[in-house]
Amino acid sequence: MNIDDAAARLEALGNPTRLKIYRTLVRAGEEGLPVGKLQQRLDVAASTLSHHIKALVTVGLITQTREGVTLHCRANYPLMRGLIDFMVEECCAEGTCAPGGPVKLPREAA
Amino acid sequence: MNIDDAAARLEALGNPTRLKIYRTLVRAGEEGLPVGKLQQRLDVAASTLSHHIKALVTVGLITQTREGVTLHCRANYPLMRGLIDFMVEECCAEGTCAPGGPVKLPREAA
DNA sequence: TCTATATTTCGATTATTCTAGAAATACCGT
DNA sequence: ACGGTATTTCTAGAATAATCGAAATATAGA
Repeated sequence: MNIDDAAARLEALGNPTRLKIYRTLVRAGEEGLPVGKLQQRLDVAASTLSHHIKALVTVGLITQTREGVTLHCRANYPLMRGLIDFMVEECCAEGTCAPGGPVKLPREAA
Repeated sequence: MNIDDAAARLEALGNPTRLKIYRTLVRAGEEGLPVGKLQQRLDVAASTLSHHIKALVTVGLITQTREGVTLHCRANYPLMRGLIDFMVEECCAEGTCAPGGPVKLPREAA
């Protein structure tokens, strides 16, 4: 993943509503959720939701498949993994930030 | 880390210039870089750079310490680690996205 | 105190993003 | 073809963000 793609994906996740959409889909598991269910859970106008979903689809973080009259949305785990790999490899000191890894603090904590 | 803090930090990293600033600081290692060096490397107006650095400092991703006339900037690794942990824990399926972990693709890759 | 260097703040401009109502489209069942 | 549900596109307003030059501030040294 190049730095501009990474930035675009981070930006997509960097909006509270979109991050909640993504997290809700992850929690829904493998089969995902239709747009309508997302709307119920997140309490946002349909047009606004559609707008944010489109942003996530555009950068590849979620995928959609039409199933009859509903549109199922699913988190794209491999892409998220690629993004996390980018952050670990490009934005961390030698293994210092890898989750589950050692917690050698280079400086004081946040 | 709560979801709004995570979103704010992802948004901060979701701008190409800011992501480059952060990555440049990571690559500079433990001692970081003064603002002026960052400006040389990133080729951006001083006022624009200052603006972006401030955004990163505000969300805690970088720290600054004045050393005489220069201002040293350093990546805050523990905070980045916290952000990555958030993404793995809240935005990934059961261990599927942990870097270095197994690559069980839940669906087709990106 | 004066000068030089480093960096930020101010101010203004332009561009982008967020929001949501209304209208349009897509699909299915009858 | 019609009617109903699901979702998107259109449109527009308000809010936020990005950019950068000019002026201001901070620090050190002579």
